[in-house]
Amino acid sequence: MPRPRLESREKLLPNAMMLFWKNGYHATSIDDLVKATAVARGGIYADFGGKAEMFEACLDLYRQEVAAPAIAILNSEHAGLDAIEGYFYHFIDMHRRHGLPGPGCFIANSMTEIAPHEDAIRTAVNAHSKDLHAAFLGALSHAGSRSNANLSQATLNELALFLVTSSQGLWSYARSVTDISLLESYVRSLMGLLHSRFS
Amino acid sequence: MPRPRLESREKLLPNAMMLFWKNGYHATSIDDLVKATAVARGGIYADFGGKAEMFEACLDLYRQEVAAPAIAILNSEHAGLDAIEGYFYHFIDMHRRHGLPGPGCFIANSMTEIAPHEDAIRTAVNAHSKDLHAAFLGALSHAGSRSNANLSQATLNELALFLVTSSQGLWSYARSVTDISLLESYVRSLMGLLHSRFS
DNA sequence: ACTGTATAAGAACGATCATTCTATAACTGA
DNA sequence: TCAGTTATAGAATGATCGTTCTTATACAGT
Repeated sequence: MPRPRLESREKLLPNAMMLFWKNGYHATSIDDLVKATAVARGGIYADFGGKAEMFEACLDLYRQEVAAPAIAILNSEHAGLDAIEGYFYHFIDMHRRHGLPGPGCFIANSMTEIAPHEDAIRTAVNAHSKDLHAAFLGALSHAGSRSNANLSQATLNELALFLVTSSQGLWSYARSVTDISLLESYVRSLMGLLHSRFS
Repeated sequence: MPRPRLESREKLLPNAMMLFWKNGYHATSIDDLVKATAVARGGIYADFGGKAEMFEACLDLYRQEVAAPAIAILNSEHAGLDAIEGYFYHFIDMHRRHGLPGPGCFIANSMTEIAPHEDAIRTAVNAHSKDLHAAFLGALSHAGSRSNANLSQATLNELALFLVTSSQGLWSYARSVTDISLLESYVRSLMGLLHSRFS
């Protein structure tokens, strides 16, 4: 009946993000969020307006707290093919800690569940794809300028787009398999293909 | 009040499959299914037992009617890299007819929405991945035996696994973008990488 | 110490969910 | 022609959904 008055409000978004990430939008109820966050029902509506707006806020938080640090690996000064490999292992290591089937990528999950039906989510998802594309393109350009392959800017651009698309499959896959070596195999093959293309 | 008594029961599964495919499991209600199929509420429970079982039946139908014909492209007698390209364009052409954002692949959608939480769905999804892997491996093996690259069986096997994983990303992507050329670009890049690896 | 604000707990609401049941009528086989 | 079967339309049910509202209380500012 009273109120413990701890700083639970601060944990609202991170905890809600985890639930939406693992279970998706429709399978996560307000009750689930209340139980997991120790925040009152009303607080959710006072702070966000509703479930849909809260989901958007969680997606934004994911982009800032989870996706951005990973993309930063690709944006580091002398990033090349090694940085691309590092980007993938960054996520795979997360799934090694979590166990499989894992949560995958919140953005990739939203891409299939919500993006076709909600403009705001599709916009956020596509904005992330654009960021990721630019980061891949930077790393590929560095790798290209160091190689003898003489790949055109158009080819590098398409390769970056390919990496954006292809990597979504890895995160989908992480939600259905139980063997982490299947994820590692993906990266080995991808790097083999890239090295073959850049030499 | 009466009963038109047409052969609507036959269209139950195909129509239900379309709804689950486009909107996913949780966003499709029994009411939606009843309206779209002109089948009585009770009929669904008499024939399948419930929503979850019906979803499984729809997924099986998709594997038979949609996935299997596509995989057959890869399993044709002299399938090589061209057949792999044909497999991808088979799905892309479907999205060209449908328009974007499109439905993607029912199996890929289920992989992210349901597979982590339902064993039966995860089993079906993984069985499809196994079929697809075998088909890719066959086509890659044919291509390998015709090339000078001398790729090992282990490398071909890993490449096939890569194609299975990577292709899931294309179907996710088809649900969030509005420009079909982004999907075509993926295939161009992938084929460029494969040709570079096999020469 | 008092007042006002913010937030907790949780009851209440109408809508919708999956599921079951009932009553009616079209078909089947005799 | 007349059961018996089968599938219909749709009401009914209880659970759960997202959302709102009420009440009590912990805190900040004075």
